[in-house]
Amino acid sequence: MENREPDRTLELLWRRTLGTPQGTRGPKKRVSVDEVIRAGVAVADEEGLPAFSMRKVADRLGLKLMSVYTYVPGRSELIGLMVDEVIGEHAHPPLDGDLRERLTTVAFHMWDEYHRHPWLLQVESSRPWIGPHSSERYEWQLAAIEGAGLTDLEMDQVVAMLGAYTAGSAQVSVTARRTAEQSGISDADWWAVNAPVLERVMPPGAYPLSGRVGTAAGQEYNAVGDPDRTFRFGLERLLDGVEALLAR
Amino acid sequence: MENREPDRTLELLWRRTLGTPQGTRGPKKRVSVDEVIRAGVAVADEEGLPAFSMRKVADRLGLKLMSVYTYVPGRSELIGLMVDEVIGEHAHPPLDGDLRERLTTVAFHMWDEYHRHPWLLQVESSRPWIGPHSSERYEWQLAAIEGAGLTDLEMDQVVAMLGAYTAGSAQVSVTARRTAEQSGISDADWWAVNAPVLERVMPPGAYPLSGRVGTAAGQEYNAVGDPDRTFRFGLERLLDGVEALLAR
DNA sequence: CCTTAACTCCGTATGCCTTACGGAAATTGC
DNA sequence: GCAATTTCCGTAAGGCATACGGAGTTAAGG
Repeated sequence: MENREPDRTLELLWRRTLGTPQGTRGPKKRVSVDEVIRAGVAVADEEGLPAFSMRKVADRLGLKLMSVYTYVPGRSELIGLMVDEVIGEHAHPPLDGDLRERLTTVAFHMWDEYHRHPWLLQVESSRPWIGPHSSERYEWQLAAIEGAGLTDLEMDQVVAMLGAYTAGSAQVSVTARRTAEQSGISDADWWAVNAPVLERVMPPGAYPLSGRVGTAAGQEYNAVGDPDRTFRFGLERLLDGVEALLAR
Repeated sequence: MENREPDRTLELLWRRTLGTPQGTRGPKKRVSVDEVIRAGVAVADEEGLPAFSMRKVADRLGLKLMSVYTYVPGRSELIGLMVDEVIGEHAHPPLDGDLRERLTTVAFHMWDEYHRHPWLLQVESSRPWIGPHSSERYEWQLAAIEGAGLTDLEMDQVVAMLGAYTAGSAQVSVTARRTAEQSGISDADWWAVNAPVLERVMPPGAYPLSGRVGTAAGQEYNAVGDPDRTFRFGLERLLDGVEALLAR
């Protein structure tokens, strides 16, 4: 939450471009910063951010708890490093085709990323760290929309809109997936338990539209929802809106 | 995280419509479930969800820690009750005007709600509780779009899109506000500290578009960003997209 | 070669957190 | 007046981040 030792953390973030001038005294390091970060990513991938702890990172590295603090200033800084790490994990795909295709590429790249690393959605950095990969991400997003005839301000706003929509949609999708996996209770089971109580509790006819639409959606999806399909639908509408802006 | 005692929690959620048949033996309750929930909301409003603890709720009520557990099953269930509470806090505004105005009303209602209770964005309910106010919310959202000529499925998808975009945008806005308030470090201060390091660290000319667009946006906003304005911009695009769907 | 500075590793302690368990005391139904 | 029920809460177990300081390791500098 706090931003402790900003200089040191920035140096860690940019350790690749910055030639890290190391004092070489003292015992050899048993691991590297990269290994610490990768171990952190592994823990977060497997257990999510709430269960992510410095002890688990240490265990995975064969270190004792407090040794981890010689590599990174603390938990929240390590998470910041993990974020930039996974943003750089997959190269940004080339931006081909027209504007619509390019923005679709951008949106799905982030969509997939959120599904590979759902804990990204749980990170609440008070002040997000500026790392090499997050910088490159923004540049790439702008490149997708450069030359379409928008002002610089509009370009920034379109990128923000796409990011907000994708994150909000991924939140729903990822939560649904996590629930299905970890609780071991399927949608059907859950409804079987809750429906009797809800029928007893809901005033009959109180929610007519919800009943009609919920039934239609449920039949079409064969489930309570279909986050992927819903994301695609909204993305098409959103891109229609961007094209309307260009046609003005 | 877990959904303990689903029946009991559902009964608590629907306590208003359900006449709670109470056994009256034993010592008098010193507070009510509503007071517990309101105390929880107050704590979360002031300190955010990570700092939200059962002990602070107890202190605020003049109870000792463990007594709170006689009112609600546990922390996560209390948070579920708090969510439905704040959704019902302000009546849903009437839906006047054309489709565009009605959807704008819906979006801004949720936008304001997220700013009143930023912790809503930090809630990660594995399986969201179905309460009276969240049920009414969905019904109201559907009413905003009913009669526009969309299929039931499309209605559900438009509501989902609006919710995802609003939540994603509010996440940015609320994070920016929290950072400014709690860290005591302004945008300007933060840049003053970080700019030297970043200049040393970023390959010059590596991010040409980011530089150009970031400068333009910074001058226009007089800040790093203007979440409110960005939200409005994206909302207009999104609504253009919905109207394009209707005109098909 | 030897001193010493710098560095890693980590034990310990502090102070948070949730929640299981069980006891004491209060209140009412019978 | 007795028993069933319920509230309040003390205690303890098991988790967490991290401040602090000590022990031992390595290389630089004299």
